[in-house]
Amino acid sequence: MGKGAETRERILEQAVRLASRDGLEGLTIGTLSSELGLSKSGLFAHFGSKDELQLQVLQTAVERFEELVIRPALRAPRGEPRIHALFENWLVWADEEAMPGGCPIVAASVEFDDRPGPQRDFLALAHRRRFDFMAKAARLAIEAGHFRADVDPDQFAFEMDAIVLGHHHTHRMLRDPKAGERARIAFERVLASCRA
Amino acid sequence: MGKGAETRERILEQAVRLASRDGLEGLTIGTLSSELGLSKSGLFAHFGSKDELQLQVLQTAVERFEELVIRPALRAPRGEPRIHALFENWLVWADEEAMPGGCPIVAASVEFDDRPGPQRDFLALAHRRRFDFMAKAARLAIEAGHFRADVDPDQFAFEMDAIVLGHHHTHRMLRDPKAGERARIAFERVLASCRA
DNA sequence: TGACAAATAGTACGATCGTTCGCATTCTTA
DNA sequence: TAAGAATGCGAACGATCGTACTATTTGTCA
Repeated sequence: MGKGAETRERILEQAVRLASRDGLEGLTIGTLSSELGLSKSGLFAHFGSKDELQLQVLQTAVERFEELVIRPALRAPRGEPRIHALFENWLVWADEEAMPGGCPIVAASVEFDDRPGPQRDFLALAHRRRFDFMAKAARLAIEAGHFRADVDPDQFAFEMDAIVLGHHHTHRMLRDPKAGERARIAFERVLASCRA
Repeated sequence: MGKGAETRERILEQAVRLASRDGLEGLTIGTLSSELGLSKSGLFAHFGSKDELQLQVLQTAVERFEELVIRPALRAPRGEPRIHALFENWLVWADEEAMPGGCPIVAASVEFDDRPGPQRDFLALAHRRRFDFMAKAARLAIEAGHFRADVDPDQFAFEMDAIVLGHHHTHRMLRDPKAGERARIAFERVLASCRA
C-alpha cells in the first residue's frame, strides 16, 4: 500500500474526470499524464495497457456510484423511503463536480454498447446489478405494503432507469433547468401507479 | 448536381453506419475511405474538414429520422393515433439496419453534450425541435379531446423521450428482448394518465 | 546504511490521425 | 471536339496515438 497505489488513485480520479467529458476512447494517455505532471511511460506502467486503464476507470466510477447513490439509500428504511432516497441521490449524482461531463457510465455505455470486449462485459454486468437493485427495492416495497402486490419489479426498474436517463439527457444536452422537476413529476406518477 | 453529389451520398450513408457504432469521433477518414474503396484525400476533398463531415453526418441522420419517424406519423390523424404512430416508429428506428450501432443522434448527444462547438449546437437544436414536435402532438391531442386539458405538453414530451431512451439503453446495452414490451407498457401508463 | 524492489522518466517505435498540395482523370458543355 | 471545371488519386506533412525498452530516481527494510 505504498506510494504506487496512492499515485494510481490520483491518476484514476483525473481519468474519471476526463472520461466523463470525452468518453473512454477520448481519454488519452498523453493528455492524462501531462495534466497530472507525469511522464507518459510512467503513467502507462501503472496499467500496462489502455484497455486496463479503461476498465479501472469504469471500476472506479461504479464504486463511486455505489458509495454516493446506493449505500446512502440503503440507510433509508425499506420500501418507498429507500426508493425515494435512491432516486434523489441519483439525480444529484449527475451533477457531481468530480465528473464535469456527467455520468461516465452512461457515456461509456453508449460508446461501447455495440463493441464486444471486456469494457462492454463490465458495463453490462454493472447495469444488470443496478437493475436488480432497483427491482429488489420494488420487491421490498411490496413486502412493506407500500406497493401493490401486482407491481412488476422489473418493469418498475425499467421505468426508473428511463426517467433517470431522460433527466440526464434533458439536463446535460438541453441544459433545461426544469429537468429535475420534470424527472420528479414523472417518477411521482410511476410511484402513484405502484402504491397500494 | 453530377457525380460528386452521388459520391457524397454514398460516403454519408457509410459514415452514418460507422458513426452509429463508433461515435462521431470514432468515425475516421482513413477507415471510412478504405471501406468505400476511395482514397483518403479524395474523400476528404468532399468535406474540407472533419468537423464538416461530422456535421453532415448529423444532418443526414436527422433527415433520415424525419423521413422514417416524423413524416409517417404526420400521416396519422391528429391526437392519440398520431402519438401512437410516432412512438411505434421511434421504437423501430432503433433497429434500422442502416445504423447497426443504434441511433447516431443519441450516441453523438452523449459524446458532445459537454463539448461546445457546432456539433453540440446542431444537436441541441435538433433535440429542441424533436421536443417541440412531441409537445405539439400532445397539444393537438388535447384539442382533439383525447387528452385532458390540464396535461402539460412539455412534461409529456419529457416522459416520452425518457421512455425511448430507456428502451434504447435496455435494448442495446442489456440486449433485453423484453425492451420493446417494457417501453410499450410504460408509455401506455403515461397515455392513460393523460387521457380525458 | 546498503541492497534490493518499486516507481518514474526518457527515448524511440510503428501506426494512424487530419490535412495539404500537385497531378491525373473524368465529366460537362460551349 | 476542344476547353475548362469537377472530381479523385498519391505522396507527404507534423502531430499524436498506444506501447516497448532502458535508465534513473525513489522508497523500503534487513
